[in-house]
Order: sequence, then structure tokens, then C-alpha cells
Amino acid sequence: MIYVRFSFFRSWYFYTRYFRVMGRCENCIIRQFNSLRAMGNEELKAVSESKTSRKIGKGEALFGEGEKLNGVYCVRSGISKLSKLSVNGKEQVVKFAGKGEVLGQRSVIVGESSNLSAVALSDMEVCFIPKEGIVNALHKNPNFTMEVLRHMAHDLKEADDVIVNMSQKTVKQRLAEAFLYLRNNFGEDKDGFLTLTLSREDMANVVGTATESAIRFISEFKRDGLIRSSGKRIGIVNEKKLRELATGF
Amino acid sequence: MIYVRFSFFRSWYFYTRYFRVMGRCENCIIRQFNSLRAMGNEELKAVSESKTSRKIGKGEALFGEGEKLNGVYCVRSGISKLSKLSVNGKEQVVKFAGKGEVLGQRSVIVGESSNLSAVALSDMEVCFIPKEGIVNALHKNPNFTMEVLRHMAHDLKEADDVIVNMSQKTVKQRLAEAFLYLRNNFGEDKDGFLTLTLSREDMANVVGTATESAIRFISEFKRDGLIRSSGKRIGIVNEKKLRELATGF
DNA sequence: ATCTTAAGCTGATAAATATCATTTTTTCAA
DNA sequence: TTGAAAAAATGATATTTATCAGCTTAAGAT
Repeated sequence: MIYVRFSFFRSWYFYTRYFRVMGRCENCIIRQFNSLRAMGNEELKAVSESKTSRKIGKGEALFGEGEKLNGVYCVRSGISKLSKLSVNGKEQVVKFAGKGEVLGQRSVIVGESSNLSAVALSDMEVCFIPKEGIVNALHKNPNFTMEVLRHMAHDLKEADDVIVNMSQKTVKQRLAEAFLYLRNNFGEDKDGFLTLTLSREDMANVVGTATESAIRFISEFKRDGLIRSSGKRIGIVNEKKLRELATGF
Repeated sequence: MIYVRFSFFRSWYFYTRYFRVMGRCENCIIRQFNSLRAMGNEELKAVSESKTSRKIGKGEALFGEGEKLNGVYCVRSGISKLSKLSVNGKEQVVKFAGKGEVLGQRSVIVGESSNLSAVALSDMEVCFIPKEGIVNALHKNPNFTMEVLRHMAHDLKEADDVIVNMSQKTVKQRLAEAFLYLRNNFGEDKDGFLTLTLSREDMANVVGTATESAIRFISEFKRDGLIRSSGKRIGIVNEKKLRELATGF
């Protein structure tokens, strides 16, 4: 008997460790940041019951390019990169997603497999929401659909901006912009370093350049007093100059 | 009396010439190609009554970057480029829109002014649909909203692909790809030339390079027998090789 | 038809960026 | 702590692309 209870306890522990039920969606603060806030009570209840929560370690993948998604991921904490691999093995980071963002929406909506891969850049807590709940709400709740549409419209505009930047700005300008973006979107810690710490390689893949080139410009920025660094961590020293550089004066 | 009738006739002629009522949306074939097909009868009737039709001459603008849009444009014929200007005056073409496509949707949905400008690359016939009809349908008809969402999801995926191409492919590769794209999407005429004829400058702005560079590669493609040209018109000669070039073998 | 202007083309050169090779530093596991 | 492996940094060089200048051809207006 004792053995049974012990075993039960162990499996319960295991369960909560790897598929933690973090509580009810209705009470989830994260929801306020994304389109799920437009869901009705009934829908939210259904989602809450079908969702599972997971922890993703730094470097682990949420899903890969070309993978068929059976639902979306709602980020509770941590940051993930969304990227695409080319034939020659080079990676391009298309977007970062942090707290409150929903990943995989696009694929679930059009019913295609994902065109991007999602990899955790820091330890993450995410909720997995099976697609049925989403698809159902999309067909029945115009407010929700509208909200999702608004988010997608926003993403599309951002993507257009990235295209223009890619074609019209130099690597140096894009790099400067990337640092400002990282600070605006993910903030900095108490020591004034960017919260999101990226490897030089990742940085290069955001900006769309060779790793060595990224490193060279980062060194140059340091020499010129635009940024400072401690290990991988990078701090913005002269925001004004960085901004001037990024916009081309 | 006769004078009155004559005058009436004249104004009617004027009206149909410049704001031609092309018929009822319910019967419009174009609708089959875009999200408007998901509209209900009532909604379609309202749209049909509020819409106006316009002709746009080659080179004229449908709307400019930063302009506040009071509705969307549905393309009946002709092709338009959607592009963005940078501070230094360089233009980047982000997308082409031909028959059946709806322009300005994104801006109307989020209620922002347009982030892109739309200029006719050939004479166009478009229907202008005031935003009220669209917004109304978006809030009341989940099917329509869903359809718009699907289109936007598709655009977003395409935009992501463009980002990756911009950062990972050479100008030559992107140019080869552009020719294939133009053939796939807008076809070729009876003589085997691409239907959509672009200036070298526009071509460069699609690919994201300097006009001279685009010209150089076009010359090279001609020398290598990949394409041929007659004036501005360009014909694809060796699709296989172009494709190999574009994908990097 | 011709004049004018814009577009297309080409060469020379400069600038930006990638690649390869090597060294230094950091990280992390034994 | 140390030693191996990964990441970062740097130099040398090659490649790609942009810029500038001049020249030719095509197109549109009078």
C-alpha cells in the first residue's frame, strides 16, 4: 500500500514536472497580452481543459521547420527565436517571441506545416493549446478572429519593414538597429545589459550576415563606445549614436 | 426638353467614364479569387452599392505611403506594385498585386495609414470599397474574417520567404528567381515574353540592388542564353537553368 | 522628322561583405 | 583545476555589389 502511494506520488511529481498544469487560462495574466483575451468564457474553459504546459530548456526546439503543428504555443516565460534554414545551411532569424506571444498560429490557421522553426534562447515555460480549441473559436467568435487578424496584420507590417531594411541598410546599420530592438522588446537587467543574450552566430543570423562580419562590427561598436560587453552580455552605452547609425543620420 | 435630356446623357456618360459602375459585386467574377467570396448576400449588396470603380493609368498611384485609406481596392485588371521608399530615396518593391487581389486590407483592419505605396505598372481597373462595408463584415461574418485571415497568413509566409531570400541569396539568384516568379504569377504573351514588363529600375527595386547591377546581370543572362529580350520585354529561354541558378543547384 | 530627355548599357573603380586561416578566450565536463 | 571543445576574435584575401562617369539607344513631344 505504501509502495502504491509512493509510486503515485512519484508519477504525480513527474507529471507536474514535465507537463505542469499551471492553472486555469481564465486567470492567466499572459492572456492579456495576446489574442486569447478576446475569447469567451466557454471557449476559454475548453482551452483551459485541453491545454498542457511544458518547460523547454535553452537550446531545445518547440517545433521544427516543416513540422505539422497540432496546436499553438503560448509563451509564459522565456524567449524563442523563429528562424528558417536555407539549403546551404545558413540560418535566418525572422522573429523573436517572448512572454505573451502565441507561436504557430499561422500554420494552424492555414492548416499547413510550419514554415519556421522555433528554438528556445532561454529556458521557457509554454502552454500548448491543441488546435481544435483555436479553430473552433476562430469559426464561432468574430472578436477572437478579428484579434488574431490584427496580430497577423501587425506581424505582416513588421515583416515588410524587415524586407526593406535587409535590402536598403548596411550590415552595420542593421546590427545597430538589432541592439536597439533587443532593448526595446526585451529590456535590460539591473547591470544595464540586454536581457536577451545571443551568441555572435545568432546575432549574425538576425542581421543576415556572416558570423565573422557580425563579430567585427560588434568589436568596432565597442571601440567606438556605442556598446560594452561582458562575456556574451552586451550593454548599450550610447543609444543616441546607435540610433543615428541605424537610421543613417 | 431636348437640351435637358442631352445634358442628362452627357453627365451620365461622364459618370460612367470616370466612376464606372461596372455592375453588381454579386456577379463579379473577380470576387471568386479573393476573400470577398466569403461575404453573405446582404453584405455583398451593401458593398455593391457603396463601391465605386476607377481606371488608373500606368504609372499613377492608387495610394501613397503613409496615406490614410478609407477603403480597400479590388483589382479587376492590370498589375500594381506595392513598395516602400527609404530615406535615401531608394525604393523596395515588396509585392505585386494583379487581378483579384485586394489592396489596403491590412491598413483598414488595423486602422493605420498605409505602410506601402501602390503604383500601377499597367493600366488598371479597380473597385474602391469604402471601409465601412469591410469593417462591418469583419465584425459580423466569421467566415469572411477567417478568409481574410487566411489571405494575410499567406502573405506573411511569403514575406518571411522574401526575408530569407534577401539575406541568403546573391543578387544573381534573386534576379533569376524574380523572372520565374513573374512568369508563374502573371504569365507570358503569345510571343513568349513576360506579360508584366518592368523597367530595369523596377526590376532592381524588386531584387533589392542597384539599377546598374540589375542591368549587368540581365545582360549576363542574355549572353548565357537564359533569357532573351526585345525592348523592355523579356522572355524566358532556359527555365531549367534559371531555376538551378535561383536555388543554387 | 528632329530635338530632347529618359532609359539602357558598359567600364573603371571603390566599398562592403564573405571566406579562409589562425589565434585567443571562454565554457564546461571530468 | 585542468584539458578539450566551442565560441570569439583577428588578419589576409577573395568575392560581391555599389558608385560614378560616359556613352548609346529608345521614346515622346513639338
